[in-house]
Amino acid sequence: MQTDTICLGLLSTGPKSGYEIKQIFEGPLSDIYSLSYGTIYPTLNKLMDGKFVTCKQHAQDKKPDKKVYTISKKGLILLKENLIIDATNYLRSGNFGDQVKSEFLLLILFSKNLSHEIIDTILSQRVSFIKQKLELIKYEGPLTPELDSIRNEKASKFIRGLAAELIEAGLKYIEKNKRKLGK
Amino acid sequence: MQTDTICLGLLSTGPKSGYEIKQIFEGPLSDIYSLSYGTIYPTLNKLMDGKFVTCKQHAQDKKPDKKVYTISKKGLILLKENLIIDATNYLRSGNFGDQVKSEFLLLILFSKNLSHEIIDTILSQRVSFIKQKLELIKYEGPLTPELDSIRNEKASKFIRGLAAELIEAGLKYIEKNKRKLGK
DNA sequence: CATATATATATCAAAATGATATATATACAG
DNA sequence: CTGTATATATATCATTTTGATATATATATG
Repeated sequence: MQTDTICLGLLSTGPKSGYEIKQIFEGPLSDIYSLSYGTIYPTLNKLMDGKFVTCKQHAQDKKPDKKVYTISKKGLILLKENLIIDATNYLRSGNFGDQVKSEFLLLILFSKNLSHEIIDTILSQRVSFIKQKLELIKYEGPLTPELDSIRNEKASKFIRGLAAELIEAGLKYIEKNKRKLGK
Repeated sequence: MQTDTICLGLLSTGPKSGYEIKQIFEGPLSDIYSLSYGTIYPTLNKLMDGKFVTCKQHAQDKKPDKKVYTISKKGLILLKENLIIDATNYLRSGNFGDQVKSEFLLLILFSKNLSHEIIDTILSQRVSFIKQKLELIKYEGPLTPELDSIRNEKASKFIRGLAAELIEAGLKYIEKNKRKLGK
């Protein structure tokens, strides 16, 4: 999916700054996608050039202006067009595999070349990290308005529920099978 | 983790060609990592320059020579050094999150902008894709020797088991909750 | 007999990352 | 009270990676 479409998709749930978009990828979306500043800012500028978004600069005393982007009518049309194209290609491709890059699993895969102490440490830190992550996902308390607009979407709830199930399944598996990795 | 380390790690389970390394990312490792030809071939050449691998060219009548790379003693030393550095950085970073890019979940996230027919198709195709994937993972029959050397590693079995659990959990969740995505 | 897929390496424009720069406010430990 | 770390906020850019394409042939399939 093009970066344009992704940014428009996120803006379709409410106006956001580039920084806030990045925050969404670090927070609620961290399990399913990510984009770096180097991609987000140029994309927002490109969307401005094409008038797919409008921008309000909020002057902030002695801090850089906060540029809040709002999706335009033209942008909403482009978003829907792009999503239909993407969905059609996706369905045609027959490839529903996600692109995953797991540093953790690579280290485990090559663990023959690592000491048992290091492997044990990696596994136990992984377990505590996952537990933290689960708590974060299940957190229902107050958030910033921008993050909240994403969190309360029906689709967003579906995805968060899925992520929680997957993380829980992974946790159980590691706790049950970690002994198998030792000598 | 550097591409060098990943290629060396894979070669540490037995000699392989660039094409075979790619096959591993398309097959047994498709759930946890991927590298493109544009990365694999230059990396193997770089490893050759540094004498971290040796190469035997198998002349094949009217096909391009098959270049089979074998990890050298120097390469094995580098691999272990790099893995310890990676593991240490990984443990220090405290970030055990995997980098995931899911076209499927993005489409679901933005599904408000798609028709119910398309969403239904995406969901049902996803389910059949996942079922296929599960069968493939659980397949224990004969393979090419190169893929087999990866499959029979203790760590590899651990990872395959984990992948199977995750895929199964995802399948159950979608089948149970797909109605929630409708209007 | 045409077409698609598999084997096999290589290259490259376009895209993305990861790091760094800039500037300031706030919190927190020593 | 002062240094250090973290958070807010945008921007840029060298390096890396992708995804596509080129090349060449064998085999399977309709």
